[in-house]
Amino acid sequence: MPELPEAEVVVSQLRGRVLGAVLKDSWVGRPDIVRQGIETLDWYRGTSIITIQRRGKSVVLGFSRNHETRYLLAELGMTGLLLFRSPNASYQKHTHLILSLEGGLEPELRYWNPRRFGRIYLFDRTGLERFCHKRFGCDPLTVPWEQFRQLVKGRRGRLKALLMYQQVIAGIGNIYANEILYRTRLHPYRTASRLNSRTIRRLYDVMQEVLLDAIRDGGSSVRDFLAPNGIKGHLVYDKVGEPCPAKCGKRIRRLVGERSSFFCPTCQRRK
DNA sequence: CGTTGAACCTGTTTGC
DNA sequence: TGCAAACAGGTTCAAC
Repeated sequence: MPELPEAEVVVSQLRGRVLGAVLKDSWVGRPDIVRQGIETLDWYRGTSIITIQRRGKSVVLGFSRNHETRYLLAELGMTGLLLFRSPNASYQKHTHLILSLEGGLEPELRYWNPRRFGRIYLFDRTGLERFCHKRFGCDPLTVPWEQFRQLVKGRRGRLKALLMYQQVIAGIGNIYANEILYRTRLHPYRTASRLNSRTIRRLYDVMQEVLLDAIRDGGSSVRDFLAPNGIKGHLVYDKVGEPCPAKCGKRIRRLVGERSSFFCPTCQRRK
């Protein structure tokens, strides 16, 4: 369920429930999921959680002891979840890491990921920064307009591929890329560098609006999501054959090739 | 170097 | 109903 808005919702819930908690114990189910590079989880025992942040689609917890901080980065992949559980809750298949906590509002945090796309990484500060620098480009919510404009201008590939290219723009996945392009009325296969500045501006504004709306809704990139107000989370994703929400008369189509692209053939022209 | 598609896994949905 | 194929929110690596 994880793109930027979902990761943001995870982070805000973790902040409210376990920020400041002390790590009492940890359990690793799959060493191939929890990458213990230079760091090992042993060090983390007895430390307290002092920072909780999002990087791209990943969630990063900072653990500290005696002014030294180390980090745990959780990639959620396609199916990864961080879940609060009570210590006597039964073991659920595909649980790869359990953190026992004390002093927060939740006694246990579990990493559950059936499809196992996604890892847990342990880093010191420089390790974290090096990793993030290599993997994550700008954040779509905070990138300055001028930087975004230049970055789009400089890419000759497909617009949708650019939106999902984490090393350039970190946080947007297939669902939100589709929504952003639909709301901007741009075909997924338009060439990024050929957009004019006015169009890029529209893309920039819509991108932030779509992501912020989704965060406000508590994350919507799940199938059959329905916001409390009864409005569907997505306009086009997974809506093949349904009429275009703009009532242009055409039906939503799907392009297969990279990932599934859902779009309206009249509202989003390829040119 | 930039871009594209297949591979990685398991669970669920779709179609015969 | 039963079974197999198709498909799924992401990232990485090889091939062009």
